[in-house]
Amino acid sequence: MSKIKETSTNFENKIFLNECDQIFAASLIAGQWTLVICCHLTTGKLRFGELKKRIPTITERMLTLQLRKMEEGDLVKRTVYAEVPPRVEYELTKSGQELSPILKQLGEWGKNHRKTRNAEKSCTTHKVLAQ
Amino acid sequence: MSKIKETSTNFENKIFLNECDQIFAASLIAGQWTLVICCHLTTGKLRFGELKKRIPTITERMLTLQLRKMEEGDLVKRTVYAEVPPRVEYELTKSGQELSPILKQLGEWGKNHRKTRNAEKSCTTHKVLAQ
DNA sequence: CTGTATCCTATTTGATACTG
DNA sequence: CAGTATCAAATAGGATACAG
Repeated sequence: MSKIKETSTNFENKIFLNECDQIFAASLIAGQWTLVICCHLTTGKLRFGELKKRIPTITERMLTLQLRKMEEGDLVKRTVYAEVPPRVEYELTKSGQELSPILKQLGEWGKNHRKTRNAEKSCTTHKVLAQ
Repeated sequence: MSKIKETSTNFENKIFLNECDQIFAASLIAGQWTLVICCHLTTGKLRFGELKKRIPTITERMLTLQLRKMEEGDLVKRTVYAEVPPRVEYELTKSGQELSPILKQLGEWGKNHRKTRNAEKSCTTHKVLAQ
C-alpha cells in the first residue's frame, strides 16, 4: 500500500471502505441472541426445540425472530421435513461456519480484556467513587 | 480437551462459558457507531471535532454517547487538555488496538460473505419472488 | 412440535436548541 | 471547541395466548 497523505479525502475513503464490510458483518451478528445461537450450532444441526432447551431463557418468539434474521443473513440454513409432527432443523451455512473462528478470537479477546479491566479496577478506585 | 458426551450438561456448560466472553466482547462493539469510531482511531488519536468531521452523519450527541460508552468499556482513552479553547483527544487503548486485527478479519469475512450472497441471489430467484 | 398474533415496555437513536 | 438538555421517533425485546 503506497503512502497517502492522512489529510486527503482518499485516505478517509479507504478507511470508510474498510468500515463498511465490518459494519455489515457486525449487523449480521447483532441482536441479543444471535451469538448464543451461533455458538450452539457450531457443534452441528439442531431442531427448534433442542435450541430452545439449550437456551432456556429465550422465548419462542425471540428464537423464531432471531433464526429468521440469521436465515435472511445466510448464516443458518433451515430445513423443514414434511412430517407429522413437524420437524425443522437449523444448521450453520458455510459462511456461518467460517465466522466461527473469528468469533472464537473475539471471545478470547473478551476474556483477556475483562481480566485486564478487573486488574486495573482493583488498583484504581476513582471510577467506583465517581459513581 | 477430553471427550464429553454431547448430551451431558457439562458439554452444554462449556459452550455457554465460551459464549459469555463472546457476548461480553460483542456488547462492547455493539452500537450504531462504535465500529466506525474504532476504525478511525486505528490510525491514531483524534480530537472530538476531527472525529465529527470524519463521520459527517453522526450527531454530536451520539458521538459523545458512543465515546463515553467506549471509554467505560476501556476501548478508548480520553485526554482533556486544560486549554482555551478546550481540546480533547481520543485514542484506542492497548486492548482497543488488540481488537483491531480481529475486526479486520470480521471485515474480510463480511466482504466475502456479501459476495457469496450476491452470487447466490443471481442464480436463485425464489427469495425475491417470496417477497 | 414449531411456530404466530397481540400487546406492551425498554432501549436506542435522531432533531434541535442551548452552554461554559 | 466540546459538549448538554430536552423531546420525539424508531427499534428491540418480553409476556402471554393461541394455531396448524
